[in-house]
Amino acid sequence: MSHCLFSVSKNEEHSNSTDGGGNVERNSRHVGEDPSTGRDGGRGEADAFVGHKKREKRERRPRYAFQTRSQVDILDDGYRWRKYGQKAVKNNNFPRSYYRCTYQGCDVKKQVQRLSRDQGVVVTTYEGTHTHPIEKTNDNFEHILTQMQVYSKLNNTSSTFINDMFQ
DNA sequence: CGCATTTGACCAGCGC
DNA sequence: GCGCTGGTCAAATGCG
Repeated sequence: MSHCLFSVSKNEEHSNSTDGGGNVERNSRHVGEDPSTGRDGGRGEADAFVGHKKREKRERRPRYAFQTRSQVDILDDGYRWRKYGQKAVKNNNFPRSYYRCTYQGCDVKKQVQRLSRDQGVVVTTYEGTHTHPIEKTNDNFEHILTQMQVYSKLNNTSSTFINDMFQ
């Protein structure tokens, strides 16, 4: 583990892969037989009568992506994460995991993706900011940050979001 | 018993 | 206009 930092280029979307296909995810299978329940569809819970406007399509939530070298996808950053989905992306032969903060009111989402090229490298993307203190003080977390390298920053003009995180 | 995790399916947005 | 990908939800199951 000597190589802690990596110099990531912007080749996040390149790889070969091409074609796409290949998978059989789309199996028909009888779906819900009772539409009246409004099941599936994910966000159908609100039905069409709610005055909601689709929850602001343009989420302005800050998104931070880091690349960490870890053998496990689950990095304990001190918060409790609940896995809510897993999907395989084309660019990566490995499936991407989606995690969400279990804290009520904390809509922070985290997505973990492993590089098909370097399975030793894990890309963790944090979306949103925690609105609650850390449950457990993970001293190791600080160590992780040392290995963590921000290679892509979307939204937010802050220079060091990490500073904000520790603040 | 409670919580966390897993799997499948559907939807939505975007590209061509 | 259709196809594809990515993303999220929902329910069920297992484990502590």
